[in-house]
Amino acid sequence: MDITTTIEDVANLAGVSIKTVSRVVNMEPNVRPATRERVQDAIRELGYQPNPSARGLASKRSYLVGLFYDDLMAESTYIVNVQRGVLTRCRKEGYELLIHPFNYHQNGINGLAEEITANIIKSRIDGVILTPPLSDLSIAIETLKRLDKPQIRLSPGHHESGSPCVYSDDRIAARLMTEHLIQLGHKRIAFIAGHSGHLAIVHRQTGFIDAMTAAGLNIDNASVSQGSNTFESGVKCAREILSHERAPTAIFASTDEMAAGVMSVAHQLGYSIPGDLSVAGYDNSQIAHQVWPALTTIAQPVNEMAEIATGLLIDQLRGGKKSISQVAMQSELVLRDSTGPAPC
Amino acid sequence: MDITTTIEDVANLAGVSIKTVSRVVNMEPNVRPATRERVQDAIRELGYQPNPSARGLASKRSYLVGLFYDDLMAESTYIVNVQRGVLTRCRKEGYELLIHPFNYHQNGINGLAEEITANIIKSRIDGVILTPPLSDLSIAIETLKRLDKPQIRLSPGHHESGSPCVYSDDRIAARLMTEHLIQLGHKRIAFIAGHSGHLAIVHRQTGFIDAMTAAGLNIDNASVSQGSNTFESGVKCAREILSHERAPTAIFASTDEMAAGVMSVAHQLGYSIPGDLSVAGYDNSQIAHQVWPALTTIAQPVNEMAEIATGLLIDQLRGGKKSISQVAMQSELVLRDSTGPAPC
DNA sequence: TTGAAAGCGCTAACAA
DNA sequence: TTGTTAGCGCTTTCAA
Repeated sequence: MDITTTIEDVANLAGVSIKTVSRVVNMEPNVRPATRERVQDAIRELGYQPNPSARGLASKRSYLVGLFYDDLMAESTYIVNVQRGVLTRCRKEGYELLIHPFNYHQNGINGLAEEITANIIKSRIDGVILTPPLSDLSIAIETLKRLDKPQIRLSPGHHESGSPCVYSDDRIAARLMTEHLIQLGHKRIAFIAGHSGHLAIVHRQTGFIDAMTAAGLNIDNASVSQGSNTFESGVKCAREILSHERAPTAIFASTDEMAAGVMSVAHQLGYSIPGDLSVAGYDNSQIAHQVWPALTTIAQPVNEMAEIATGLLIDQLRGGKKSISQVAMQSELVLRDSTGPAPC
Repeated sequence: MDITTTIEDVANLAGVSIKTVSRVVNMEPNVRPATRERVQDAIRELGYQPNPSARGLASKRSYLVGLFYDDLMAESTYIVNVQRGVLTRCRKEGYELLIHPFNYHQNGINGLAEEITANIIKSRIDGVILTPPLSDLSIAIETLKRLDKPQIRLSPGHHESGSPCVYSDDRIAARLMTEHLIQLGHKRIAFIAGHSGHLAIVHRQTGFIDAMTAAGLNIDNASVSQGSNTFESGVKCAREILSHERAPTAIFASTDEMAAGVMSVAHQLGYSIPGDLSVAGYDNSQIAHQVWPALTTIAQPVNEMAEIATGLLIDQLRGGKKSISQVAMQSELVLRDSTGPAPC
C-alpha cells in the first residue's frame, strides 16, 4: 500500500505490459479473463491506485466534478444533502468533487460568467452540477455551454428546455399539502411565496392555487404574501397575515425556514399550534425538527436526486447515454404535529 | 482565453524558453524584471492557466487540500464557515479543496484509519485540515503522520501537543459568558455540557466553573447536565433542569443548538425569556437568530480561523515556515435578547 | 540570468 | 488478445 506504486510495478508483478494493466484499470474490453484476474491480484497486492495527474495529463480529463451553488444557500440542509449525494456517487465512479459557492449577489450577475470561466480554466473540472437558483440562470447555463462543459441541473424551474436535469414536481407536492390542509377543514389558508428567483419554489405557489381552486375556495390577494425563503421573511409575512381581522386558520409557507418564522410569531402572539393555527412548510429541513410542535412539511429525496444527477453527468463525461435528459422524482408529504383540524 | 493554451504558447509569444515562463508562473527568483514583465504580458494576453495535471505530474504534488470533518456536523454553521474560510484561502494560493465528511460512527472507528488512507492514496491530496472532533482523534492524526501528510487542526481540545493548530480559548470565552450572567444578578445558573468527545467544548464547562467559583457561587451536581450538542439533547436537559423545585434563573448551554432546545421547552412551560429565565448559547449559529428572543452567544471567528489554518497548511506544503505551530484567536461575547436581569 | 533535455505516470494510436 | 511507442504539459536537473 504505497503511494509511489506505478502502473509499471503492477505490470511487472503480473507479467504483462502496462497497457494491459491500463485496460484492466479502466475496465476496457479485450482482456482474457485469466489475464484480467492476474492483473487484479497484482493491483490488490500492491495497493495500486492510478495517479490522477498522470491520468489527467494523458487523457485530457481531470476526473473532477464541480458543484456550483449560491453561497446564500450554503447553510441550508438542501445544499448539505446535495453535497452528500454528489460525493457518494463521485466516490463510486472514481471522480472527485470541487465545491464552488458563488457570491453573485455581491459581485453582480455580470461577474458570474467571468467567475465561472476563470474557475473552469483554472480547475479543469470535467463537468458541472448546478443547484437552484443557478440551475435557472441562463447566464450560468450558457457560459458552461460556451466552454463546452457538460452540465446537469438540479431542480430547475423550467425542466422542459435547456440542459439535462433532475427535478421533483413541486407543483404536485404543494397541491398535496394544500389538500391535506383542506381535508382538515381549513377554508382560510394563507400561502407564503418564496423568492421569485427560485423558479422551482414558484411552482409551489401554483400547486397551492390548483388545490384551492379545485376545492372551490377563495384566493383573495391577501392570502398570498411574498417571502424570500428566509426565517426573517417568514416572520415578516406572518406578522402581516395574522394582523388581519379574519386571520387564516392555516398558513402554508413555501420553505421550512419561513414556516419556522411563522411559528415563532404565532407563539409570540399567543396562538396555539395546531389548535388555533396550522402551519406547514416545505423542504424537510433540519429546522423542521427544531420547532415546536414539529413541522408538517414536504420531503424531496434530495440525496438521491443529487446522486442520480451526478451519475448522469458522469455518464455524459464518459461519452455515453446522452439520451436521458430529464429525471423526475417524487416528493413526499411528511405529516408531523404542526397541522391539525381547523378550529370551529 | 483558451483552455488549450500551454506554457509553450506563452514562451513563443514572449520570446523566451518555457523554463523562464515556468519561473515567472511560480514566482521563482532569477528573472530579469523586464523579462518577467514580458512573460506576464504574454500570460495575460493568452489567458494562460497552467494545467494542474501536468504540474502535478511533474512536481509530484496535487495542489489539492483535504478538509476532513464529521458528517454529523455537516449541517452546522460551523462546518459551512470552515468550508468558506478554507476555500477563500485556497483560491488565493492556487490550491483546490476536496471535502470529505466521515461517517465513522456507523463504520466504526477502526474503519477511519483505512478510509483516510484510501482517500489519500486515491485523491493524492497534499495536506489535510482536521475539524473537531476529528482534530482530537489520535487515530486520525497518527494515520496522517504515518502517511507523511502535513496536517493542521482546527480547535482541538489539546493544543499543546500534537500537530499544528488554530484554536480559540473556549475556557476564557465561557468564563466571560458566565460572568455576564452573574453580573445580571443570576445566582442559580445551570450549565449544559456538550458531547464529551468534543474536547474543545469540554473547556467551556471549565470556564463556567471558573467563573462560578470565582464568584463564590454554588455548583451542586444538579447544575451541570450532560447534553450532546444537539437541539434534542437541549430539550431533554431543559425538561430535567426546569422540573426541579428551585429551578435556575439562567441556563448556559454550550452550543446554540442546545440553547434553542432549552428555549423551546421554556416557552412550552410558560417561562418568559429573559424575564423568568435567561438563556445563553455558544457558537453564534444560524439558529441563534431563529429563536425568539434572539440568543446571546459566543462568536468564534471561524471563517478567519479556517483561512489562517489553510494558510499555515499551505506554508507547510511549500516547505517553509514550519515554526508556527499554534495560533490562538479570540472569541467574542454577542449580547442579544435572551439574557437579562435575574428575577427578584 | 537563461535555456536544453529528461522524465513524471499515464492513455491513445497503432502494430503485432 | 496483447504490446510498443509517442506524447500529454509541466518541473527538475543540469549546463551555459
